[in-house]
Amino acid sequence: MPPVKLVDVARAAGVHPGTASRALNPETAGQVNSDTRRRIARVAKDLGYVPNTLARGLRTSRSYVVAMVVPDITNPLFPPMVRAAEQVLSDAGYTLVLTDTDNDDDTERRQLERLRAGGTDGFIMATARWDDPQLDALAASKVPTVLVNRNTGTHRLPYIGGDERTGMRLAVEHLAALGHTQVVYLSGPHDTSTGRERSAAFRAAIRTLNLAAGRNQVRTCAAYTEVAGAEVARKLLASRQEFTAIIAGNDLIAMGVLSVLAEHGIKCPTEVSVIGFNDLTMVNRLTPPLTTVRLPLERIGHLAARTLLAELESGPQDAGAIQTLLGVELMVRGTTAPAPK
Amino acid sequence: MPPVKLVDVARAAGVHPGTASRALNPETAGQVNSDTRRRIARVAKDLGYVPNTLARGLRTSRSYVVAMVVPDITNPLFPPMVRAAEQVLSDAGYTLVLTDTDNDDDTERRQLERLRAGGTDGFIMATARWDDPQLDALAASKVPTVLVNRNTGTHRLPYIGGDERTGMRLAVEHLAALGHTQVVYLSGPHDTSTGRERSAAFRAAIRTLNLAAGRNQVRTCAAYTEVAGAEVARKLLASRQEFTAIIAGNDLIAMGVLSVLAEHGIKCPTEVSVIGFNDLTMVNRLTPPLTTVRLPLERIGHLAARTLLAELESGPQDAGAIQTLLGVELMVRGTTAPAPK
DNA sequence: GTCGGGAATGCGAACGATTGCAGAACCATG
DNA sequence: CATGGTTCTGCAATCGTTCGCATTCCCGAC
Repeated sequence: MPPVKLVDVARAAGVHPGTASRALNPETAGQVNSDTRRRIARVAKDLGYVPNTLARGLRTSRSYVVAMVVPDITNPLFPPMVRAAEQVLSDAGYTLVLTDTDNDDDTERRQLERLRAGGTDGFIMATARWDDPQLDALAASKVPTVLVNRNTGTHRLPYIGGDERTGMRLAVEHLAALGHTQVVYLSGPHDTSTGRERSAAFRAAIRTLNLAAGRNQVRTCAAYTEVAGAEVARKLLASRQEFTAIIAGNDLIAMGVLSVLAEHGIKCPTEVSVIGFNDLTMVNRLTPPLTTVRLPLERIGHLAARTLLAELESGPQDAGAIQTLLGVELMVRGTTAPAPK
Repeated sequence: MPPVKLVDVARAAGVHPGTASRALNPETAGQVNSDTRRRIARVAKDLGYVPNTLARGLRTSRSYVVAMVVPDITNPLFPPMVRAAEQVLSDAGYTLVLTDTDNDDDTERRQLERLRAGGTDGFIMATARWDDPQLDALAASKVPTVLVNRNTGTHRLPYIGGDERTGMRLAVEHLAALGHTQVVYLSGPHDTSTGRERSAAFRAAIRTLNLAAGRNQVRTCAAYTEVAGAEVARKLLASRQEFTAIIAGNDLIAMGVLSVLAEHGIKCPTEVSVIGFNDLTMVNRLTPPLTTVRLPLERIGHLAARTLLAELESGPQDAGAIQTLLGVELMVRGTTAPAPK
């Protein structure tokens, strides 16, 4: 049984397809007599009519498809954002296609190409590098695009993220209040905005609070992963630099740190305090549970989708790209304690 | 600058659009003289022609879109499968759209409707209920569909999953070998295949191994969640039933169990052993790390995508739906120990 | 020289919806 | 009753490709 199309509805309702189209489209429903409109609506429902998106898209050159590009969906950071975005978009009649670039630039390029050719209406990008030609191209092509989680250096596209700066300040203040003066920051890579901004915020915070601010106060990890974190943690220990607390660029790095500390028989939190970033699911179940800065992932996903929708429906918003920073929260748990004497 | 279309290519190459279409389509390229074909290909490339997927889809009623439907992408069980499937599909030129049903039947129905109307070529469903009218409808509609993770009672569609039965046997044997005789199974809900099959496998296993097999040996949780697990665990403790080991329907239920045990001051694993199912990321980082049955999630995702592709390219495979069970592995970690005397 | 038979290409109708434009129907007013 | 103005609906073109069918062309065989 072939699917019922607009013509069928029109015939059944005794009107012209054009009229049926107008009646069923909220945008143009005003143009048709409310009686006929109701009749058409009834018939459409009875027949179980669902408009063919392809045909509509062909005519209107809109696909009602939004793509979300993430570096690795396996990273627990992303599912909540994806989920939230999907809900908003789907409520608005859009379909979300997900692509996982596997952290690979070439893959990303290919994917983007294909998606753009397919008439994707808009993009939510979670893969931004600080300096990202792909994104410049996207921005230039006028396809509505929203950045989440990571920003670009140029700030040329709307961005939704957590308030990194405040998060870092809260973390450092918490440690300072516990009496720590030697705090080391294990930063994420500097080709991401989070890497750069958290580092800058850290430096600002330790200066403000008059904590030790040596040259080695910030150390950079090669990636936002557990092994990269562990590696730098080992170097840190080997360097014999003095410290009583570590802030990690994200929770994965923090986990690397924790395992290296355990390896060396160093007690957390009594000897060394550790703070992470992101509040991944489950880090509250570690022993001890990780103190970390929680980012409002669902809200970011929601807002990103909303922002994109706004642009899709009514063209570029305001002047210039909007940078939205959502409030973060320090989750004080078991990995922070007063500084040892 | 409007995108270049087939007509433009055709004009530039001095041929009819139809010819250009044939030349560019590998399927039909044989029908056109190899000289002209090369010329057309050149022109197309020079002009940067990319076919309009919508128009093509409208005509051929193929969208090169595959939808993956999951109950909750936030559940760490799914990202690895999604990721694996996405890779395979994308390599084959397909696009993966992800929809999260939020465990809601109505949402799922609506989503499916929309996707089908949009001409989705195939489905990978991870939301199957044991008795699932949606899926019967899908099966009846002849849209290629593959089930993962959960099966339906009718086995009418291809299914890729872990070998539940063996996994359960391994778990029970492990406990038996440690001297446990009173093992309780906290099952997931019985409207899912995993719920039913793991329960059945559990019963079979304890009978085979001559363990205690009372009426209350299996208790059913309302959902595959931590709170549902905790709830039943509390009831179990209140019942004063004797047991020295618990197998949980999945890792989340196991975590609920663990926290209730801790609440009651019962030591795991010395007093009670616990085994989970799925081996979610991070459960190896709990204290103690969870002994659990690992499902080959990536392989499931891969194979599901491959199976679907095969059906998409060459119609229904073999006779009847293929049920594929992939090998599982018992990850022995810290939550199991010899039975207390 | 005609004819049969491929091979290669052109032609034009789909696919299913949207939409500018025109015409019909209707009402009220002068 | 004619006129002007709304309001509603019908008509047909259009979006960019694909594909069945018809046509043309060319070669070799009788």
